[in-house]
Amino acid sequence: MSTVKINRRLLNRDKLEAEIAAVAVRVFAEFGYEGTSIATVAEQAGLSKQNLMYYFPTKQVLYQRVLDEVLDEWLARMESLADAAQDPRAVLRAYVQAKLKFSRENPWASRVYAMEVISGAPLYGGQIQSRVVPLVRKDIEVFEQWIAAGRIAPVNATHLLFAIWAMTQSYADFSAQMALVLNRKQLTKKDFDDAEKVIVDMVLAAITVQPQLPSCDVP
Amino acid sequence: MSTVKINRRLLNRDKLEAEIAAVAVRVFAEFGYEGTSIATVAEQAGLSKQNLMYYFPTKQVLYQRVLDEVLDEWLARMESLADAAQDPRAVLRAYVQAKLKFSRENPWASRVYAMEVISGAPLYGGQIQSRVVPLVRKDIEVFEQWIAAGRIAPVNATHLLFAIWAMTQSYADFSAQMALVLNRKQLTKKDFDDAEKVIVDMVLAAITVQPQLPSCDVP
DNA sequence: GTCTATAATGGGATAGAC
DNA sequence: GTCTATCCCATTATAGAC
Repeated sequence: MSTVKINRRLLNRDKLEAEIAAVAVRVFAEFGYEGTSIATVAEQAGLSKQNLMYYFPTKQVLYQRVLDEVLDEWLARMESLADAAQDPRAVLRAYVQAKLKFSRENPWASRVYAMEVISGAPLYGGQIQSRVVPLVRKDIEVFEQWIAAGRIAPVNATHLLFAIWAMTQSYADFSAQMALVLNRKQLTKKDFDDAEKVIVDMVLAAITVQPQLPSCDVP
Repeated sequence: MSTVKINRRLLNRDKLEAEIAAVAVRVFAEFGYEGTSIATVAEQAGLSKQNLMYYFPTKQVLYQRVLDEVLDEWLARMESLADAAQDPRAVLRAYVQAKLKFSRENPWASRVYAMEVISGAPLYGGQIQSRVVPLVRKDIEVFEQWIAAGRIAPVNATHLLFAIWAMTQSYADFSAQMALVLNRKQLTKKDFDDAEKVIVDMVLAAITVQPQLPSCDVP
């Protein structure tokens, strides 16, 4: 019974920590690491500052936890490109869709990660090195296998991947500017659908074997 | 002679302010607005904190000045798309090149601007609304004139522009992550050339009239 | 685990001499 | 315009009662 009690407490603690982290990711995204005060996070989460610090002893610990969860969720969705056996066009379409979905559903996660990278990844470079880079390299290898097999055009796989990331992630990171251009308060589902079409078309055109004007003019 | 003195002083003052701003843009890019202390900027610029505050009475004034200069320089390079009369392909190639050049030469400017937008542009939304959005709208109109004239394929002009921005700007903003993937300390000129090729190919493919496999197989 | 109180630091900003 | 000195506040973090 004491074990039950302990388990319950642990469960509650995990749940509470997850809730705090879920609040914190929004605050970090809006104000940056230094601009975020733990008092603000605590208030938004409905507890006292000192109570929050019982769960997360320092601000850095909270921030690292937030980044860890961001990366976990991001990596969970990015496994789709792992299989070289599938149809390249279908895989890439799904990949773009998954990344856009992530931008739409987790804009704060994307923004916190973006700010960390823009700052030079001072606190998270190690994790990027050990968790992100290997996955990227694997994706690049898949591209290169496709190229070697003549299934897609010989593009620069690394930069194509960079391009896909940039295009999809920008719908989370730069949505404030996009909304101003589109004259809305925030982006709509239709905006994401429009984006998907443009991005998928560009990516598929990039891997299509004859991208240059073919000499079709048979006399 | 007193006028000469005054003019000299004004010149020196302008020059000194510009130097301070040039230092500040790097610090803001690295640490964000809140993470930047004016003492750090002053130290890097080689003067005392109090002396810096003689030229920039508050931190916000310094930040706004930095953003103003960033935007000035950015807008100065983005006029290239303004002329609908020119060849679309040449214009877009030049546009991508100009944006990549900016990312390579002014990475800190790009990063400061990016962080401001990611945070929701709390301090600069007004300027973006009044200075950036009109220019963007004009560029989109140029696209749409081209489409109406049948000179390029009927793409979604707004999202194509978003895509170009995202792809080119990411080489400044996310260079830390890219460098990790590419296993270098920092991006090289060749990396930017490779990027240019991939991006230009994608953009040109997107505006090419028959992006889908043409039925060339004349029997 | 949650509370009150408080230490300790850092940093923005001001005053005034020179 | 530049310097020394200082104020003031926000914020992180800790100590200890309950």
